[in-house]
Amino acid sequence: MVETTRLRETVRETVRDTVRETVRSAGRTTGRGAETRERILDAALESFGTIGYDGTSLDDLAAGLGIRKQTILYHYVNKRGLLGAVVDRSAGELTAALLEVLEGEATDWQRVEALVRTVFRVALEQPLLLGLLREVSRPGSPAAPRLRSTMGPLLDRAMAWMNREMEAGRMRRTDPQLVLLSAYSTVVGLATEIEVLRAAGLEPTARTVVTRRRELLRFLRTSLDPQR
Amino acid sequence: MVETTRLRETVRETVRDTVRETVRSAGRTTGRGAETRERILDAALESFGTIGYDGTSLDDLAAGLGIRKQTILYHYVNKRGLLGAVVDRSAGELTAALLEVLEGEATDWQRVEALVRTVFRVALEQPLLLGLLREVSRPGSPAAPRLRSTMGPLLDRAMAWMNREMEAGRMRRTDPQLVLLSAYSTVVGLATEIEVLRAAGLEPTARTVVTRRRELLRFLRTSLDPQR
DNA sequence: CGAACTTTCTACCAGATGGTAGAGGGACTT
DNA sequence: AAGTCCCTCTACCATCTGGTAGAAAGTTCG
Repeated sequence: MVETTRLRETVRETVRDTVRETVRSAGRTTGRGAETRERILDAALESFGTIGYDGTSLDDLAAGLGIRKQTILYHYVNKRGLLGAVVDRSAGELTAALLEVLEGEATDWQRVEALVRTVFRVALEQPLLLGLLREVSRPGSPAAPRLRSTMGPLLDRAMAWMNREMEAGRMRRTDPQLVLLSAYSTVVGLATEIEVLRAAGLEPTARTVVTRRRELLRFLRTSLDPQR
Repeated sequence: MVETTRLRETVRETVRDTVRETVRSAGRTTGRGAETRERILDAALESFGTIGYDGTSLDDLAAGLGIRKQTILYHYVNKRGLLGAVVDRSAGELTAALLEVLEGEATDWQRVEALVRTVFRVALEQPLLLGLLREVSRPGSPAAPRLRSTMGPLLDRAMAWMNREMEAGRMRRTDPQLVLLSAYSTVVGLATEIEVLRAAGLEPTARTVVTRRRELLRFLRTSLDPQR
């Protein structure tokens, strides 16, 4: 009840933004502004992923880039559009990496393991991505529907595959949605772990990450292995 | 580099707030305002834990309570002070529950298990607490130092206990800090899991939570059991 | 060159935000 | 009754926020 006004506003804006275009210069990838657009996305990813969407001001963002806020608003219709673009790019990279695995020839458990390794690799190479994921996965986040629409098809595909495997008896019969959710939350937990470590002045060692990955794989194995 | 101004500001305010008193009417727990203070804390916990600190406006918060913003600012010096009070109360409850276990007669593995069960119980009874934890554990959160100062002694104590156990050979020699951190991030991951489930319209079943707890316990056992 | 287009900028604004100053009312004490 | 303290309110403000309007400076192309 507390944030009635705010919520109403959020819904209204969501609808409006869906109609409009997120990127003003949609489709164009060349031109002088292309580099600027990328630089803005980089800075926005970092800021959204650390101090959060609400905590990020366009003025500060622009100042850090040595440009004016209006330049940002020229390339991305508004703040929500900017968030959408950041999410799209990040989720796109992750989706591409996962699709590659899904289309590879690995089967059964190998494929699950390959998927997990891919996620962890991406997460380690681009730690900012985890911060963004954490921010965006907050309930009521302005970008939640966006993330779902980008990653949704991939998740559907993964669930369909799991269902087929179960059907064929190569995977223990269980609720795919819950398994995916647990795996997901483990990764988000890993994100906070890395951030807390960094806040404590420690750079996350390979050891902690490998340990967590092993734990996740063990969890998935006991959830999915038909032998157990 | 993006949020230079903001960060400088944050540090300055932190120092100032430490000097001042968080709760204006410190020490007094009775009186007509006591109930108001609690209601404010309840609403603030919910708001901070869901839409976040930056996303919460004092006006909205007050409106939801049917009072004026200035009443909030009378009881808690400023917004940061309010967050501090919320964190203190929540962390205090958790600390009390854990201390009870630490002072109980459970030993060795039993004690670890009791601690984990306590955390999960508190988390389930007060789901909002997890949301707050998630918000506050963000790097650069205004309340991060606060949380550390409240929970710190408890963690020190837990680590000291673990070190003693290792010394005595009842616990496998490992880095207590990393183990605690992993356990912590698993709980935060659980928080997001619950929130995502709720966002999807599902109330978290006992099953998913129990599964996660079992996973965490297994992880701790393999990390700590001297037999393996 | 000059027209059209892209990009970045200055100027500005309406609304929201956290916060201050101080009045007023109720309850309790003397 | 008067004074004191606790609590909540009205009034107000400086600042910041996301966003608009439109000028200016390239850049491309005929």
